[in-house]
Amino acid sequence: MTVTIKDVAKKAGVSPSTVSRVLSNHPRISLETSRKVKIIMEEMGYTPNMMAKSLVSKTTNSICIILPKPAEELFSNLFFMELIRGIVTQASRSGYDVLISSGANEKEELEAVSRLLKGRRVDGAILLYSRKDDAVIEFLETGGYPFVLIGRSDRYENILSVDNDNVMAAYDATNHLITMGHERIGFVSGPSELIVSRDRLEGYRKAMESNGLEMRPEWIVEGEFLQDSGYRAMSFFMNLPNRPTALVAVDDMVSFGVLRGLTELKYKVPEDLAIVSFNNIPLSQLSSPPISSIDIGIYHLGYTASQVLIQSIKNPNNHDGYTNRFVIPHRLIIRESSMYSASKK
Amino acid sequence: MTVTIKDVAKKAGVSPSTVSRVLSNHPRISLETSRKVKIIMEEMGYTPNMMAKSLVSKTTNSICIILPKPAEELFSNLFFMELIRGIVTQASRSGYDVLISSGANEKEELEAVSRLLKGRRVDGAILLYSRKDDAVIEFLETGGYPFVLIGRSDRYENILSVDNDNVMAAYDATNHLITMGHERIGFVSGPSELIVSRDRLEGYRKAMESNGLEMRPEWIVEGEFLQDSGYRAMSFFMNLPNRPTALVAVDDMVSFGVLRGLTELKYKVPEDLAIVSFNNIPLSQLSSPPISSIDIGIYHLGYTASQVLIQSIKNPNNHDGYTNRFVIPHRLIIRESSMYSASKK
DNA sequence: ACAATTTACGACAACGTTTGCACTACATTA
DNA sequence: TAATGTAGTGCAAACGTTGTCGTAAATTGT
Repeated sequence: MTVTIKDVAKKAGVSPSTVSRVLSNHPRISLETSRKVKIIMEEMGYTPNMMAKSLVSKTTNSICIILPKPAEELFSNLFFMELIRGIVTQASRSGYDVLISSGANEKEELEAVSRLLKGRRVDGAILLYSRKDDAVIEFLETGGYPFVLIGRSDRYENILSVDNDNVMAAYDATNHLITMGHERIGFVSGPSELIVSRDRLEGYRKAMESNGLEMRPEWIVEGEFLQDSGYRAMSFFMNLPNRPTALVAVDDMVSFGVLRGLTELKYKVPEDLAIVSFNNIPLSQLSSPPISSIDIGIYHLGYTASQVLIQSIKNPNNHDGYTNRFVIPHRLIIRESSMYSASKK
Repeated sequence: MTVTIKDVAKKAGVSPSTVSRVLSNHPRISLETSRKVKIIMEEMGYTPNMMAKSLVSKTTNSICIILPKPAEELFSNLFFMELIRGIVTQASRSGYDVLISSGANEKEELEAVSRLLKGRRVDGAILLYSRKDDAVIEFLETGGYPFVLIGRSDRYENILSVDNDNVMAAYDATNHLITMGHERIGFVSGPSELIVSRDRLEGYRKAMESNGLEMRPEWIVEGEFLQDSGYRAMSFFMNLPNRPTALVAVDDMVSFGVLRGLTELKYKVPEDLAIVSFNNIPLSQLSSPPISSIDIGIYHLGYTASQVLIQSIKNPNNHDGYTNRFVIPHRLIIRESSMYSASKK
């Protein structure tokens, strides 16, 4: 029922090839025919069939976002929404469609990626986060598929990636607290298999060390990027005999959990515990008190990732050599949760 | 380079058709050949080419989500993340991929939809929200494309839609405040071209009326689903000579704005102004005080929409007649922001 | 034991594009 | 004038599937 290139051709009294060439602005088509055909296309309401196009061109003009394993949980983090927004916006501007994919477990995830890339449903992929060891990266890398990683991998050196300098960011966050006079500073980390967790932990360590501050093992707890982890970490910290006066949390959601707990126990923020965390999701400024956060430019991260990916799809062998890794700048946003000068005892 | 059905066929010593039939578990294939072919497929790492498949089957096993016009803003609302999560989860379970699409303006939006549906890149669409008059709905309806609306349309009666009973929800919210002893109740609405705004306003009206309470025009203000609107509404209300003691806000984000303003002015919630709003986004329980909200089951809304759409794609003429409209139940979550019995003066 | 049916498979034509090649008019050049 | 070039178009073969139809061989019924 739908009108095809042949229908247009017939009505215009030309061959299908000509219509196709009109469509792609082939130089060797006379202005006259071009105009005529275009009018007929308009009249008949012709829309190119993407499937047929893709079949022959071996390209789909779409990319996919691979969400990490426990997508359900992670989805609840506004972080991903921002990222997706950046990706979709840029991709849309470049004429690409965006497909969202996730699997219940790593095996399913790999299957999905394989189906999408090998099955030529998409031209490339954007990976969010990265574990130390990632089967999906392995697959994409050995398959030679275009992809970019949001985050970084320490196994593969030459893959395209867009990331923050998380070590430096954590250094800055910690240093800010130190500047405010804090000496006993705790750290709530994310899953240790995530590189971002380890990078931020390292930045915290560096800042503590270079300021000659003591680092107690019990001041570092590992959790998830979720509220609950913050809640638990909070109750752990507050029961410590020599508890921290400030803490750095790996994600704003964690801070919210901490905040909730402290409020329940009638503690004051930042007087009883100062907080700085990461990502600066829109809600950070809405909590009470608003929490200080490292703005890592999430939207920008997504936008750039999409740009880099599409660029690499269009120009696969443009391996500049220099620029495989794109670093998005971060910025410390100081809010009430850390605006209290601890008195040095 | 990639291995096709023909390569497998050649290696297995059978015809391409046979391989295809093995793939689709055709009954008339001997167990022996089936096994042999399957082994070879595995060996050669065969993955079906979705484009070719789609071309002949005229079906893509994917759906798209059409985000409303000002996607940028709306994206910042956790609401959409929840919705997308529900959609992606269900679609993924049904073996469908999800494509996200949005346009900068209504024209672009329509172009995108047309390209996706007419170009056969997706099998159906999920529309979020609905304006009173919607060109996209018009297009989908007249084109006979499968789609479901999250929200409702008052122009088209017989389209598939998944929605809450927003009138009833607003009635419940308002009634809750009345039960708490409030008599002067304000309402912060959303854009009046959104049906959801009007439905909720109507519910508010009904509740006020059936309780014989006065409704002043200045107690109803129109804004966006954004914090700022709440902030502005708040300062408007609080400067009224005969100001409301409670208010119903059309979205939690609006409440946050109200809250922020009240806090700045040292007003107490709920003592000076009680608040109830809609959507119950995860943050509602994190603000201080936590705000009472109507949980509309956002995830469920998305999940159901996907289910209904895919069902209608697979079975286009299963027009039950009864069940075009799916209503997701709502639930009033009472939190601190409304837990104060106003003394009847 | 012979027709009738069933089983298991192959040939081939779609699906709607793109694209290399060939062909026809002319126009240009030597 | 003949050779060469070029602009504009058509033909036909791909791209990787699916599905209809046909047909041997195997099975069944009588």
